[in-house]
Order: sequence, then C-alpha cells, then structure tokens
Amino acid sequence: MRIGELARRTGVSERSLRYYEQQGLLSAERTPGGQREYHERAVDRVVRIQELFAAGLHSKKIAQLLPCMRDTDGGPSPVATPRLVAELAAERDRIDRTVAGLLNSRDVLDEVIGAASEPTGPR
Amino acid sequence: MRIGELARRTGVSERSLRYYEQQGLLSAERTPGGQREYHERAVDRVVRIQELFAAGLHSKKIAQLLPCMRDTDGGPSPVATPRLVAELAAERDRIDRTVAGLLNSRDVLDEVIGAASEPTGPR
DNA sequence: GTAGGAGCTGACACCCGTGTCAGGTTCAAG
DNA sequence: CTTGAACCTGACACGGGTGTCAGCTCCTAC
Repeated sequence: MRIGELARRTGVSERSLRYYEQQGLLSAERTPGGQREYHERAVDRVVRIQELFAAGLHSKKIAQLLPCMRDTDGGPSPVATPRLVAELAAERDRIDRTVAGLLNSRDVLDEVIGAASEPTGPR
Repeated sequence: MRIGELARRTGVSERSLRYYEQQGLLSAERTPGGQREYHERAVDRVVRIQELFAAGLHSKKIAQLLPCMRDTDGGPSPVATPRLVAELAAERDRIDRTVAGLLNSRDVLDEVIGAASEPTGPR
C-alpha cells in the first residue's frame, strides 16, 4: 500500500510516517517513480511505534528495540545485546514509576471531582 | 523560606519555581527588597504541581484545579465549577488510557528483555 | 562599610514529534 | 494526452517546561 492508505489505516499522519522512516523506524520499498510502497505488516509496526512513543521512549531507542521484537511474521527476531537489555529494563522501571505517579494524580483528580458532586461539599 | 531552600527541599529548580509563580500556580510573599518568601506548605504544593505536570496536565488547567484542592491546612477548598469538573473527568479518562498504554508497552519491553535472558532464544 | 553568596528580571535556546506550506513529480482514470 | 488526486523533498514553526546567561540588587556576616 502507499503512504496515504497507511496513514488512514493507522491514524498516523503522512508527515509522521515519513519521519519514522527518516529515524530508521519504518522501511518501505520504492516504486520506480520513487513513491513509498509499504508491506502489510507496516500497519502493526506503526501502531507499535506510536505506543512506544506514548510510553516516553525516544526514536533512537525504539530504533534499537524494534529489530529485537517478534514481528507478526514470526521471523528470527535477533536477541538484544546485554547493553540494550539493561537500557530497556531502565525504561521499564521508569514506566512503572510513571504509572504510579499517574494513578496518584488520578486519585487527586477524583477527589476534586467527588467533592463537587456532593450537595454542599464534604462535612 | 526563600527560593533557594524551596528548590533544595523539593528538588525543583529555581527557574521552575519562578515559572510556576508566573503561571499562577504558586504564590509568595515578598520581602521589602523584593525577594520571594514562601510559606511552609509551598513544599507540598510544588510536589503536587510536579505530579500534575507529570500526569500531562497543562499549567492552565493546574491553575484552575489547585484552588479546589484540599490543602494541608484543611482550608475551605472552594468547590469546582461543573465545567471544570467535566474537564477534569476528561483528564482522568485520558490518564486511564495513558496508563493502559504504558502497561502495554511495558509488557512489550518485558518480552524483549525476557527473550534475551533465555540461553539460545525462544524455541 | 564591605565582601560575597543568594535573589531578581528578561531574554534566548533546547527538545522532538508533529503541522503546514511551497514547488515539483508520479500515478491512474478518462 | 490530459487532468487531478496522491506523493515527493525541504524548510520553517510550534508547544511548553526547563536550562542558562547577563547584568543588577539584596541580604548577611564580618
């Protein structure tokens, strides 16, 4: 498929898809005329990329991580280097701390929301 | 206390503390010479502000939210307007979605980390 | 009174994924 | 062949919290 369809199917802008390619996160064949031609599994990959961005990983780390992931085609999935594994473990811990903070903040919001739903405020 | 101590006690830079004041998130008395003088409870407030920033709220929304929160002094805590409550509920839902995404990404990381810890890779 | 650490304001830069525009090329349908 | 939608590259801008610097003033201890 071409970039327009991929953008539509993933909900990611064409701009971002080109950026992902530039960062080495996503590859594409080219037509003789130079237009990008994506494999079917690019869809899943783009979704993953978005998730990892949302998790706070930077493109550089995602670029290292992606080749080590089991793709939908069940390919060989090379094993990560110890160095990368250590970095990923650090990212995971960071994510855990982030989640804890988010849940805490959510509780704070809930308290304000809850207080407003009581007729005359808490006694 | 003055700004240096507050920065030291909260781990937040002086630059950021001044920014919080500019955004209406944090107030301070002034000495005759114009230097900021903070109440003791500014410490808790700064911590909260950081949490809310980490949760993805923008300073404008935090500025609306803070006056509605029960402070450590157990003050009056005015009730949020229905409009603000609706916005906060939206933020809470966004946080929930973010958490779900983070946990998902964490699992993805764990899979790669786990695969690397197996002697010859998965069968 | 004076030295020097601490504080003040204002301004500029950064990150980095994304939006957007300009100007040109390619592709597919008529 | 022509037309128009889709695609290409390159460049500039943004958001928004934070770092950093310059140049000055304040406060405290001696």
